[in-house]
Amino acid sequence: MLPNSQIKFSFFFLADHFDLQFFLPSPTTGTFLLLHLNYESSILNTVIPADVDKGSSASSFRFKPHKGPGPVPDFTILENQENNIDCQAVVAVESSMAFEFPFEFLKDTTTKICAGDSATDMKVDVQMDHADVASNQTSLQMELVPRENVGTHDPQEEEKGTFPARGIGRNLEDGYNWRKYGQKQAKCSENPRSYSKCTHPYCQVRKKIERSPDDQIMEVIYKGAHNHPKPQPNHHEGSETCIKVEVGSVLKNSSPGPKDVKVGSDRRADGMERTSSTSVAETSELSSTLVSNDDDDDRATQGSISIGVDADIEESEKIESCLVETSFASRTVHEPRVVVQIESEVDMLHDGHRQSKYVWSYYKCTSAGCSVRKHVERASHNLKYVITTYEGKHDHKVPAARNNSPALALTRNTKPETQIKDFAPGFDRKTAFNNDYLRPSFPGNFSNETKLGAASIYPLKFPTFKHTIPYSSFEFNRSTTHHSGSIASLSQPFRSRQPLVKPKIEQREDDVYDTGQSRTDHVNASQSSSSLYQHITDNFPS
DNA sequence: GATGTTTGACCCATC
DNA sequence: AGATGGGTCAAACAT
Ligand SMILES: [Zn+2]
Repeated sequence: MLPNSQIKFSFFFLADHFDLQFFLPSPTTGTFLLLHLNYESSILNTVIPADVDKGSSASSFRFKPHKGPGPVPDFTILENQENNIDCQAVVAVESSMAFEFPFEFLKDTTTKICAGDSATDMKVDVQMDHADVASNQTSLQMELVPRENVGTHDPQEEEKGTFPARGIGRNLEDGYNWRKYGQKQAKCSENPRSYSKCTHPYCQVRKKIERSPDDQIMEVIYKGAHNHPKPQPNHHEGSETCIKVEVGSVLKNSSPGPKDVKVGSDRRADGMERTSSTSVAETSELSSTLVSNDDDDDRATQGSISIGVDADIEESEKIESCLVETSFASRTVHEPRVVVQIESEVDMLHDGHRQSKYVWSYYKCTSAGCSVRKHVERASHNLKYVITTYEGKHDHKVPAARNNSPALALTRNTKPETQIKDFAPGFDRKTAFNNDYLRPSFPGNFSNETKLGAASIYPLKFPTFKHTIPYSSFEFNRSTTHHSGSIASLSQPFRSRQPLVKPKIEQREDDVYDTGQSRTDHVNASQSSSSLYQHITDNFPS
């Protein structure tokens, strides 16, 4: 990433029952940002491949308040004072957020952030520990601690809604104003697509919404980037009531039925309606891609949301993470499937050579009895894309450590083992680390071992790449030959099916054939896809 | 009148 | 070259 380049993204959280996890890249080895949010059983993950790897001096992390009346705090992470990864944290709460920004990311810094003045009454604790800049090891710990009266959440209210058994929801608010300019009945899908433009003058952003016949939003695709801030609400309810959502959606539907939990920019007085929304960050160059997965009888459609990088970035340095959301209303399926498409050119650029793109990998959730599988492969239609396909829905909950933690602390330090032990006693990280991913047959710099703990609720084990980063609790010493660690606290063990040292899961013939595809792509795809998978599968009927 | 939606026509890329 | 499908335009319509 070039100096002054930016990655902007946003996330939200609700006023109660959430935890937030925020992963920052190592100043020198970090290439990813990870945001993880958990609203009860809903998960929002946002993973940004930042590729901020410039390997040099200490970095600083700056949080800054959002301009304008809207409760939209955002924070900026400065890398070497130049590479500016602007993370816009959008808060989906019914009250203002007063983040005490900015602050410097300093060694052993502990910063507390208090959010909410009334309605939400929520306290946000942010602890940041910069263990050792010199050794490229950083730790950021953010805790969002709900205050006593956990807020405005009313279960009954939630019941009132029309929660979609499938799909994203009926409302899609992202804070921008849109004008519909067309509608089409796509051939490959039963669902009509509507086309909308941003109504802001000179803004070329468009979005395509695919809805099911029963009006459920099945897919949203954004194209372009807004060249303006979000319009301010015309009215204010209470203290700066505003909800905004960007990049990702959270869906909650632990019990399928007529409920509608939405996340987004609904500003109803009752403050209980949540709209699900996805939108691109405010970067100058974003694109979204629609890919089709209509192989055979599968009618799954895929949309994608790009998390782009600022235009300042050289073309060759651009990273696009295309998240593909798929709903399954029209799919005659046995298993739900989530397809995530990632486009990343970075690895190709940094490696000096292109990796084979005709390989794939299979993974399987290691939870006993869980049949969820994951498949990573290059998109046949465009080798730039890596498509991760999840099949099935986890029949188990997220790790107990995660659920039991009201304010899950996120750490990235030099003691991954300790954390693993603390948060996920059952996770055999050692096994994971010593698996075949590290086998020398990998053509690239596959000395890393990354588990998707951070990004995925159901983390998978991944081979990593030199330029992809350990983005969770890892060893971050870039000079070492490998990085290891995991965010076991977030994870359920998810391992490659084949290379297990101690396979406890019966293996199939179609297991794992990782023959050396870009590690970066794998990781990227896995991180983003995992989160999206979680979003979507949360909505699946049990 | 302003703004947004609907809907058939049109353009263009792909096969 | 023609068929097909996705995306967009723009007139008509609605609010
Ligand atoms: Zn716009």
